[in-house]
Amino acid sequence: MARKAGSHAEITGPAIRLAALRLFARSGYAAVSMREIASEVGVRAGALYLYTPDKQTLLFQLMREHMEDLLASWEATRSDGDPLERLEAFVRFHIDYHFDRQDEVFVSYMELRNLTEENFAEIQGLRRAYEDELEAILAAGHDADDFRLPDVRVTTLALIAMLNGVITWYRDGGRLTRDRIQRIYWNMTRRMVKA
Amino acid sequence: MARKAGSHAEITGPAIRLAALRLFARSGYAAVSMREIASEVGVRAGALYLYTPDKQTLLFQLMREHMEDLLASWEATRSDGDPLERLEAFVRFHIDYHFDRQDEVFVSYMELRNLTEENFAEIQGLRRAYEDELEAILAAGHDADDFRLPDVRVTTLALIAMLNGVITWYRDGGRLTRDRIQRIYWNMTRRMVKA
DNA sequence: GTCTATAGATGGATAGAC
DNA sequence: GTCTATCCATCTATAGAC
Repeated sequence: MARKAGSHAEITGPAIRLAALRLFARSGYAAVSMREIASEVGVRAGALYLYTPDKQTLLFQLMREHMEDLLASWEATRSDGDPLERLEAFVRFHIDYHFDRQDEVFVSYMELRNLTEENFAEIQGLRRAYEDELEAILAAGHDADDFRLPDVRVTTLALIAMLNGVITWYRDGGRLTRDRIQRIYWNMTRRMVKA
Repeated sequence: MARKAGSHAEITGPAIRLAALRLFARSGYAAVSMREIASEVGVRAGALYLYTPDKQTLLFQLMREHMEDLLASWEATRSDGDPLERLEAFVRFHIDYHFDRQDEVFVSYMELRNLTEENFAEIQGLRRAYEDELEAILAAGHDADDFRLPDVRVTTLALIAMLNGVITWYRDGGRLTRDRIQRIYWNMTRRMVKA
């Protein structure tokens, strides 16, 4: 991995973010050293500080980019329709997106407690905004009597938790295809909410 | 918190485990130092090593005791009956137990990656045994046509994830009583599985 | 843009006094 | 059983050479 001295800003920056993401996902933020990240990239630890002011900011920016991407992707995907259709779109989107960003999702959930108070507040706000997208769908279906929900907020949190669980066991090339998994989760979700 | 020198084995041992549990739950295993744990207990770091050979073993024993307690408690609770009754008992037990052991549950889930390979295998085995209890209920209901499940294994994992989610938001004295939360989750579970 | 070198802090764990 | 003292490894971050 060693690299000769010289200018590589265009590749080193992204390489650092990718290496940090993978290592944080595997071992956890607190257990990963700047030296480890640098070694994975093929530079020395000091060089990392050309791209991030400190380790905390590196973590925070990874999490913020993930949450902003997630929100923007959903906003580009969602469409009008009846609540059941909108809910199906959300379930399929959520699973699909999470399959492709397992490290991002894992880090953004597990490392919340390693953020400074200020950074935590910002990430939590983005997380809440995403939950609110699901909650709005459930509330619309509840009001229209398409859904029968014991409690809209609790159902929101229960669904998010259930869907997030996929990434703890899904592996490419496993017993079930992605499409099959999406169908299974949509089946369970529909039965859970339908009037 | 300072304490005079002398014999306090009966209280220091449990105090160390409690302090470690709380600190690991709040900040994560890797981010907590032995000095912090000792300070919380009111002793110096060196004294901890009278009670644990090292930090890793301290974590491992906390997790193993939790998983063994969880399994033993469920085995003492479960009873015969039709699958729907057994499933309701499981859902209520799981939520109740997790309300009372939030730190234990949190640590046992979040710190898996900080276990040595050998310790991880043991904890994972206990975790799997607990999941199998739920899976057996679902399989029985599926075979008896009481339940209609798209996939027994996936439903098991989805239910566990959904139920575990409770501890990420539940706080004593919040909007909902424990009993109300149990009813809500049982309502969602029943609708999700019933034929 | 990256390196070498290092400051300065903190970590896990042990030795020996009391 | 606990403390003081300490070893030695490792950490984040910076300074200055190339």
